[in-house]
Amino acid sequence: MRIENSFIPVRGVGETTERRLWEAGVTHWDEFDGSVVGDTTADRIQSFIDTARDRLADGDARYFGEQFPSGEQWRIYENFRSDACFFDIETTGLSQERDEVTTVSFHRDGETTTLVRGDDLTIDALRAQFEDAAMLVTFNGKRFDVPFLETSFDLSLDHPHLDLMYPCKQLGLTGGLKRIEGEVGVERDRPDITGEDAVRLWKEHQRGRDGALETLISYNREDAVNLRTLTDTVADRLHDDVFAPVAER
DNA sequence: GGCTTTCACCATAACGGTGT
DNA sequence: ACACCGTTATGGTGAAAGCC
Repeated sequence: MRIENSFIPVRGVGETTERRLWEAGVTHWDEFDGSVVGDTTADRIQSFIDTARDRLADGDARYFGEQFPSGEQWRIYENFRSDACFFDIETTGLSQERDEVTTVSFHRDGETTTLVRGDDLTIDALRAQFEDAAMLVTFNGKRFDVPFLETSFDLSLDHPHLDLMYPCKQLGLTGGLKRIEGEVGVERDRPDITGEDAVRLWKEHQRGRDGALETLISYNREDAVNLRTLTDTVADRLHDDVFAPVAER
């Protein structure tokens, strides 16, 4: 499912009308000819398509982030996947006020980077990572990772943000990232390590234990990398649920 | 044009669920 | 235990579409 299959951002078009369009064979902007809906809605659809074509040609992810309701942000993914920034943070605890960010891992177009507190985890390094990202992808990042980073650093993240927790719930996948990975068959090197262990590993590293930091980093990287695999799975499944049954014969 | 049905959308409230 | 976004449920409102 790509952005060009979508009509849901148009005022007056909801789930039902979009489905009617798809069923009539209008599964792509190119197929729209003003039929199926009434005059008013047809005009609105046409003007949306005109603008959206330009925005898409410009690679304007932010525009589409605003156009799609939060529950439909996953539809943006296919178009912007190569500039999607998957990321995950580790901290010394759950409190944004008392605790600190220890590591941040980014996965972007197949490349993974980890920033470490006391070394290269700086506001400039963070800005550089987020600067040209089309969209953010996290798990529960709307309530944890993003606000935590914004509180800890002088940073404001207003990218389109796909928080996988909600689409996962929609698909009946719950119980946290690790559990969901297990359910959909994503492999992990160290399935025994949890977020709590990340806290412990950082403390051990500070006390000078050999290898603690390496373990923490590899755990953090795996979180970020696995987000990409999970996103592909989730996007496929939602496509199969929402679009495929209607649009394909 | 007048009428009816369908649909989108808004407001509100209660609840579920996950991060380290 | 905490914070809190998004979903769900509910009810109401008004616009659009299609029929005659």
